[in-house]
Amino acid sequence: MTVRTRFAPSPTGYMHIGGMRTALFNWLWARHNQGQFILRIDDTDEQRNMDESLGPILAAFRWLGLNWDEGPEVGGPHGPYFQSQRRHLYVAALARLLESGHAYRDFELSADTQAQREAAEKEKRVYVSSRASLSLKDDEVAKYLADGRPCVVRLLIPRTDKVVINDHIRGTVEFDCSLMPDPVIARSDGSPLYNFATVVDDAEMEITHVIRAEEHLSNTPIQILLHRALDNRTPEWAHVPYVASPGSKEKMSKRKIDKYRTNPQFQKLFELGDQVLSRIGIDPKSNDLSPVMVAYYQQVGFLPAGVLNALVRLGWSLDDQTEFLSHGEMIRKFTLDRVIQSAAGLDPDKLLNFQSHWMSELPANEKLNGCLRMLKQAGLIDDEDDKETQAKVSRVIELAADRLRVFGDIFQVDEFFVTDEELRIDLKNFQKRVVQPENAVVLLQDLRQRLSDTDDFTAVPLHELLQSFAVEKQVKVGDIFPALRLCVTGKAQGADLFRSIELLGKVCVLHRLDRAIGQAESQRMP
RNA sequence: GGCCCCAUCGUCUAGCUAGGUCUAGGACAUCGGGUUUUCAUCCCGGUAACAGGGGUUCAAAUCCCCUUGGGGUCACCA
Repeated sequence: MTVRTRFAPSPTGYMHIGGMRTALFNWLWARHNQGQFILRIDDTDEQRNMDESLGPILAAFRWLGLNWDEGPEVGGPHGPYFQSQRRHLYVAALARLLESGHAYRDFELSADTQAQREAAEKEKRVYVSSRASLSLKDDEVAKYLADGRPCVVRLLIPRTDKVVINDHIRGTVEFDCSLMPDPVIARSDGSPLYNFATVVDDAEMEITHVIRAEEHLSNTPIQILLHRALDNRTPEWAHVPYVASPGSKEKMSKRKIDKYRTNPQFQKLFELGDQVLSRIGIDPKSNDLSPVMVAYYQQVGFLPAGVLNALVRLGWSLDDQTEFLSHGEMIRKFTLDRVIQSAAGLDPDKLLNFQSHWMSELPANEKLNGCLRMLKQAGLIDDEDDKETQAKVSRVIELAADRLRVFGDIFQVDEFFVTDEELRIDLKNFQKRVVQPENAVVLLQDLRQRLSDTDDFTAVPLHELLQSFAVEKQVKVGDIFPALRLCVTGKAQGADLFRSIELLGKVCVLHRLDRAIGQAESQRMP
């Protein structure tokens, strides 16, 4: 039997990073077994704007390269793939359940049900349904129905049973039916509830493995009972732990972003994100985009390979040493029995480390494209198709080397893209290395002249020139190099100084030196 | 509160199914040293964990029980 897995998101307008990992496990299991991965949209409560709410979810799947064999936009033999359009299936299944006596119409007022529940709680007893409606005679039911009395449909729980779940990840888990109230499976308007619709769809779509977050574990006995009542072949189960926020065991949540901002383990990620997002015109404090969402990583310029690698290693491992896995390796090696049982916190440090690795593996042209897009968004280049621009960006990327972990890191070397006037100087270090030292300005003036006289403005000769200049002036290179760097790049540290100077070009370097010297002089004035 | 799940370095994890080879391995982070004009990279090295208590056993991180702690879930939400 071919393996069929599914991911059934509710269209909420964003893709949760934890949900993405659950989806990844589903996808991986299907691909590993040459099976199918299905996307089904759980929109049982009516949706406002489907494009807006579903778009980001599909975009996240596309970005990470998780293709679906059946679902929205691609269709398939078990469509439609929107639960809101599958009403007829639920209606039919509901009729069967009513017919077979596995479910019953409950006319009890919800206020009464509620009161019983509260009373039970007060007396510390387990609440189970009163089942008062079960003693109604057929003609009474018919009359109530004719009168239009509202009722819900409940599944009749076999109270003497136990449900045993054989979970791929949890092992054997038992639930005692005598403790379970009869769950509502259809509202008074006839619409299905989650547990019911899911069961009908999983069966109709021939899902073989239900791989989902562990918070659904307590729904599972109800779903198993429903499958039995419907005479379905019950799928296999695998409840994966949820993704916790860094350094905690709490489920990561969109509503807790402000709390995460103060979390030291999250710090580095937020710093990187804030810096990049503000650069491309997104307000990082608005929380419309946050590390809880997949889109955040895309915007900041993370690589799909890095995000995927981080997600797959969260709660799953191949052995005692494999860390890096490509798409293909993941598919080949992934198995459910190696998924861990406990919740795992997302580790921003490790995520960044995976980024570095996959960025270093990335072909030059893809690096270029990623950076071009970033620079374009920030307005630092005009035309990303321009050959000259591309050549320049390529050289900057080469120069930045492994400093580039995500595409957004290209802004760390913005000195190559801003105008001389826009160049922002690290004032604290400028004070320390240029303004305060007695002879710095004089030296720089002298150096400026030498540079001006040089025709060969390439790295090696420039290095030699600077070296001999230091010897001649009897100063340490440690005094002159940083000062020069500050003047022409605005930064205290960065890529190779001489190659940077070469790339900036003579005109720019001289101009920036002039400006900096002037600035230093004016600051030295008493 | 009921039910259910979980528990190894700061973090992600290996080891647990079939107890000994575990003075508990790897990775990230961190600290120290080396390379480098700076930063980053790279190389070398260090610190660092079986939640606690009882059993079972010649032997327990591994099996059993209890405690503690953490988490999930208890809707006419998904």
